[in-house]
Amino acid sequence: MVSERGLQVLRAIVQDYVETHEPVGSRSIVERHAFGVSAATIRNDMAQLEDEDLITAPHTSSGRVPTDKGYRVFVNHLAQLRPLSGAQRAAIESFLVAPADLDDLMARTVRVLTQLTGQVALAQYPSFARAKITHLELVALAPNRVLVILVTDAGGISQRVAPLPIDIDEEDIAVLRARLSAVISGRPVADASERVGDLGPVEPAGARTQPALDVIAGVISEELGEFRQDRLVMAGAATLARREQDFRGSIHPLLEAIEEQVTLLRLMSEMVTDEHGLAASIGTENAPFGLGEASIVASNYAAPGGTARVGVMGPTRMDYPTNLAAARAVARYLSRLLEDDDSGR
Amino acid sequence: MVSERGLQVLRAIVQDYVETHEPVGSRSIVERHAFGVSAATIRNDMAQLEDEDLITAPHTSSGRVPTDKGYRVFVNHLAQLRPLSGAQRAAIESFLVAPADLDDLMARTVRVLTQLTGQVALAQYPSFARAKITHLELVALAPNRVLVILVTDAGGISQRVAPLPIDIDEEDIAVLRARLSAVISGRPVADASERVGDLGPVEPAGARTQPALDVIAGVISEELGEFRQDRLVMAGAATLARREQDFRGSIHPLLEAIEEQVTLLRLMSEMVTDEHGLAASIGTENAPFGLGEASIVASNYAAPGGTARVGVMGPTRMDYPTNLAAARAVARYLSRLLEDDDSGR
DNA sequence: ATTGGCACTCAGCGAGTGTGAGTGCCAACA
DNA sequence: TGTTGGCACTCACACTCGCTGAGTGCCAAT
Repeated sequence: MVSERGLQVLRAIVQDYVETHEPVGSRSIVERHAFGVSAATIRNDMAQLEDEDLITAPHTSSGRVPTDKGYRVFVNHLAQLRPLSGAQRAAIESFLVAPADLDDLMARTVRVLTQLTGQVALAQYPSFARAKITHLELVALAPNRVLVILVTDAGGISQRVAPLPIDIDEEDIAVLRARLSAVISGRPVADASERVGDLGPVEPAGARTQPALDVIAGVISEELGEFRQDRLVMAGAATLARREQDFRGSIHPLLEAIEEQVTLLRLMSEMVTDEHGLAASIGTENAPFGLGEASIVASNYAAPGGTARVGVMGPTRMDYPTNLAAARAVARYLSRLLEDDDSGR
Repeated sequence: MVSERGLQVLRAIVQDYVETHEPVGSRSIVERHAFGVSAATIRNDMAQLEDEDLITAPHTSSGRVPTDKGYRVFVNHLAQLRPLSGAQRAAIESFLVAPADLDDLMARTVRVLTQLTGQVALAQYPSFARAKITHLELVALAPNRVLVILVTDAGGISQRVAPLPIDIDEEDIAVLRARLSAVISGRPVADASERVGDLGPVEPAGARTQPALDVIAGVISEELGEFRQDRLVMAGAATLARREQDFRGSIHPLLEAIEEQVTLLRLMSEMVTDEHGLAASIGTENAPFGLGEASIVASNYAAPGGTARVGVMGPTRMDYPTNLAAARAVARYLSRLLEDDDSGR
């Protein structure tokens, strides 16, 4: 078992190691922290921590480094979020004020978060899966081409061109619009695609436009599919270049993941949050995703369509208290913004 | 002056250096290339090349490395494009077939190009600056919110929500739509914004909706601004991780540029193409942009709105013949695709 | 349980050395 | 005049070796 003081020693080791990037020795601990005991005592505690696999020595007779398990204990039991400075809060506010639209808001969010933490910032888009379709609009671009626009109550807008097999006129469009609109308006995104697929044969009067209807229904399905798909925005990839050595020499897996998106999306989705809506996935916990050298911390935020997450990715040896606090602060601000003002987006 | 054989020696040096990543000596040249002269003769030629600042020796008594000027001469006078293999042509074809829309097409373009070259791929979007507005659509989302949609003949579609200071009904919208549409339909994007700005006071009948009109006109201006702004897509940032040492140890400037976009956009725009529509910007030529260690090669492609460029960015020590050929092949395919089929996008 | 003392370990550093690839120069040659 | 073999010279790189110091583990004393 690890004593109470042992845990404090672990905390000291994590803090010092994150700060100095060098293995931490018993001597430097008693110098930097007021434990009131001698180095030898600390050494005994460290031996216990090593038995519990919470710290490890890179080589005999060097200082200790936290293991992934050690970071986990630190995050779960020892870390207290470092509150943001006033300047930082002001930065968030000024960055996120008056976004032009949802895309703009998300882009600014990750930018401010990467600026606050110096890490790669990630943000899930609010999910539109539970949002409802409020509008369907068809715009004739040419006799045989129609622009199909969908709008959700959560602010999601999607548009796509449908090339038609036949020519139709404004009157036909009005009919089709009415018919389709009746079927999907007010429906949640998740339901709507079934409805669209189920479109029965039309009454004789509309038989001529049936092929066009089929194509448009197909396009709508695709658009709905995009709504259901979660999306991710990122910023700060360049910060990784400064941390090459933190990742056993190669930041390739990280850059891959950033480019792929889908991996990070899954990872973000699968993280489990604590009671405060905060989550951390540390080092080898990410190994299944090829990111065994990285950690991700995230915070839930509330959006009209449900909760989504915003966070940062960085080396296992990251500053968890700061990053968690930054993610939480940004998430809170984001929640407020999306809730207060569901107007423009 | 550099002799004819001297130039061939330069070519050999560039080729070997790109392949081996090691300074090349006179001895290895006579071994790998059939010059039919002795190493001593090559050495004399190399001395001349060094006088002309086309090659340089990292340290006394090591092999030679091309200077940026040497690469420039190589690209301008010595390089012949390496034709793509059948498999590579097939890859381009299968990658780019049946894109869903312009975004999809551009995304696939950069993906195939990064796959062919192993470098970071860049592609400018076709410019919409000279495209003409074909449609303006207003969709009522709520009494005080209107979705403003613009469509150009080059396939560009833009949409944005305008929050209105007053409530309006469908009839008002029809009036506004007609009025705005009359002003900008058929106009080139570049002209249209002036027109919108010039909207005189309305006849008494429409005075009530004037505030709404002003807001919508403002939103349209913003959308037009976005059309005029060139855009860029990229892929393959992860490939940089493998090349860390090619960039004097830090790929940070590259990642920065990739994230900024605007720098690369300017760089791409300012490159001068040769008579075949190919361009290369080498090493220190990019120094003003903070990319003095990188080279960019690009090829023009023809799009409805004018020509744009597609290319790759990599270390100065890149395989120019292959990369130029790949950029050209993709550009040609892209031109054909955009010209044949200006339908869906 | 804590502490000072002590022997031990080992990464990192700097100095010294050897090796070999490669050069520049020169005299001889076609 | 251009080409060639020979030769002395240079210097990055790799390797060894010994030293140093931070840090450990263990133990006997408190």
